[in-house]
Parts: sequence; C-alpha cells; structure tokens
Amino acid sequence: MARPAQPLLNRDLIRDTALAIIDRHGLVGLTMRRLAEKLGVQAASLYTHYPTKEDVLDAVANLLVAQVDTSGFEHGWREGLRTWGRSYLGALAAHPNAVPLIASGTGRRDTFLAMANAVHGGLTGAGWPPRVATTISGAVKYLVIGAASTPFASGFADDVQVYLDRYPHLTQAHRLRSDAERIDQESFELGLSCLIRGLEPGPG
Amino acid sequence: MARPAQPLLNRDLIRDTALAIIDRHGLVGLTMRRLAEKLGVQAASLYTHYPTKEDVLDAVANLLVAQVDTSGFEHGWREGLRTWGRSYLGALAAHPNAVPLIASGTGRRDTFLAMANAVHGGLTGAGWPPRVATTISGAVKYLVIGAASTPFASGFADDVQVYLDRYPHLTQAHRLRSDAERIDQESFELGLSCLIRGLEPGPG
DNA sequence: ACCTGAACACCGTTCAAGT
DNA sequence: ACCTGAACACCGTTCAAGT
Repeated sequence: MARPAQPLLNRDLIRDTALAIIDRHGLVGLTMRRLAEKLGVQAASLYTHYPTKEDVLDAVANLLVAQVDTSGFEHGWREGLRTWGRSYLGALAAHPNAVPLIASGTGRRDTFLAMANAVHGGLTGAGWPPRVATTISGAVKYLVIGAASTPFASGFADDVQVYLDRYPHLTQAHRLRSDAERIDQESFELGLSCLIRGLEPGPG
Repeated sequence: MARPAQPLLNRDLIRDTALAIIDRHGLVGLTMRRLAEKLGVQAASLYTHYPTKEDVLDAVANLLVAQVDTSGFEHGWREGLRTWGRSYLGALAAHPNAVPLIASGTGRRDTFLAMANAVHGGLTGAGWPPRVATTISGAVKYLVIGAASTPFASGFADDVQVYLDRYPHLTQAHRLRSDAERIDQESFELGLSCLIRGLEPGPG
C-alpha cells in the first residue's frame, strides 16, 4: 500500500495500544513487532511516529502521570499531599505492569516536571520553605513509588507451604493473598498519615 | 577445550561478575554474551550453572539483600526499624543500577523472606500485633524502595535551562545537582522519623 | 509524509559434540 | 560434569523503495 490515503497510525493510538499490551502481557511482552501487529501494520512503520521504543515508553509514562490530581493544595497542604499521594498511587496501581517505567524514570518527562512543579508550588504557597517543600514531596513520592513497586500481593503468593516452616514469623500475617490488598493500602496510609502528623503544626 | 581439568566457572563468580557489569553498564548492559566474554568463556557455558538469565539476576538481588542488617531489633523496635531501613537503603544505593531488580522483585527469593521474617519477628517480639507489624514494615519498605528507585539526583540533571521558565516553582530547589544527594537523604529520614514518632508510645 | 520488505547486528536459549 | 560451536527464534532499528 505504501502511503495510505488516510494515515493508519498516530502517536496517541500507538501509545494507548502499547499500554494495553503492557497491561495484558507485561513490560517484557511489549515488542515493537507485537505492537505493530496489533495495529495491523509493519514494525518499521512505528518509527515514522516515534524515533525509538524508549520514546513510546516515555509517552506511556506521561499518560499515567498526567492523570495525577494536584488540585488538593487549594484546600491546604495537608489535603494537597493526601490527594496527590492517593491519586498518584491510584494511577500507578491501575497499571501495575507499567510501574517500573515510572519508578526508574529519569524525571526528564514533561508531565513529571509539571506534577513536581504543582506540588512544590502548593507546598511553598502554604508557607513551607522551598528546601523543606522538596524534602516533604520527596518523602511522599517515596511512599507512592514504593507502594506501587512492591505491592505486598506480589510476593508470598503461590508456594506458601514451601517456606512456612523456614520463616516462622511470616506464617501469621502472610498466609492469605486476600489480605494483601488491605495490607498495601494500610501501609501506605500509615506512612502518609504519620508524615502529615509529623509535620504539624505546619510551616512557621 | 571441552571440559577443563579445573572448572572455569562457578555460581558465585558468575553472579559477582554480573553485578560488576550492571554497575558499570546498567541493567540493559548485562547480556549473557557480555557476561561470558568477561569470564573468558562462551555464552552457552553459563547455562551449566544457571538455568536462565533470570536466575542470575535473582542471585544478584539476593546478594544485595543479604547485606541488610536486621540486628537492631535487639535494641528495641525503634532502633530496629532505623537500622533496617538505613542499611537496606544503603545496600541498594551502593548499586543504583540494580535497584529495579529489588523494586519489582517477586519477594519469592530466599534472602527477601529471611529479611521479612527477621523484621516481622523483631516487631512482634517488641509487642506489636502481627497485623500491625506487617503494616509497619510495609511502610518502611516503601520508603526504602521509593528512595532507592527514584533518587532525586536522577532527574532534573542536565538540561536545566530547558524547563527553568516553564516550571517556575522548581527553579529554587532543583537547580543544583550537588543538593540532590542531601535531599534524598533528608526525605528518607523525614519519612522514617515521622513514622517512628507516629507509632509512639509503642504497642499496647 | 507514511508504510513496506528486507536486511543488519544483536538477543536468550538449546543441543549435539567433545573431554 | 563442564565447555564449545552452531543453530533457532526472536529482538530494535535502518533504509531504499513505493505512493
């Protein structure tokens, strides 16, 4: 066909399809050939729209981070941190296979900077000195990235019996996979609430 | 040569060499062929000692986690959490390129379970109910993984001028790379100290 | 500008063959 | 048991060629 009358591809379509493949088959399951196949096209065609696979992955990472809500700072730094942290974790937890893209991200991507800028502005606007604002936002980010990266559910899953006798302390709490999601939630909320409480009474 | 009188390889040598390559060339820079080359051997030879590349990476992950110090719980849960968190982060920060191995680890690896078991035992031994102990150790783990995964230094590095005008709030705090290490340190310590303080007065 | 087909230099892994 | 050499099925990416 060579050049079609109507373009078959565009950047958003490629990015969204890439995310769908990552969700279904994992990060390793995403190859340029498979991505092209799903789009009914040859792998080489993708390079008309993205210079490298890395750029496709950057686009996916930006898509996820763009959904993060930083509007909570309008209601104060406590609500701002809570809203930001929860929506950030929510955006990542919705696509667990894509989390490594964000976790080891360089921070050079547009939406990352926009998010960092909004958070930093929210904290300094509430009166926190810039240096402290950076430290605070770092701590929340660590909780989010940590919670999204190693959800409790990912370990201790299948062959529980194997280590039940070797690691006696783990038997109680780690047995049920059904508890994992609640544990993840509780650990993150514990960290977040302790951090906010530890920052009282606020700046100044 | 076929079978040499003295074996050329063993599992520890392969694992240590793999880590050295990861340190120098990154996780993507580690290939079975390059690993073999550095060992003066053919790639196929590696499969006598490790069934897959994945198993080599597991061995590297276990090597790092094995260095984590959980002995602090002998001096109470506060000191235990501090020692554990700091040595865990220290072990990962010494090999930043290997962090994704631990961050997205399945938790199925021996040393991971041993570490989790020690921490859980330390917390329950101090009087924390098993369920709460799991939540607490999760929060500390999130801080460690988050801090190791996205050190502040990794972002905002080179082309600062590009976004200085677009993200005004970031100009103050993000300009200097020399500040990055201190920021990383402070954010982690802030999260850790807030958590421990938030858990006062302790169990019961 | 946009897509194809074929090629390039790589991968992880397998396996018969040698000692 | 331990290593080799060659092969297999894959990669990401390039590029001349077509419309």
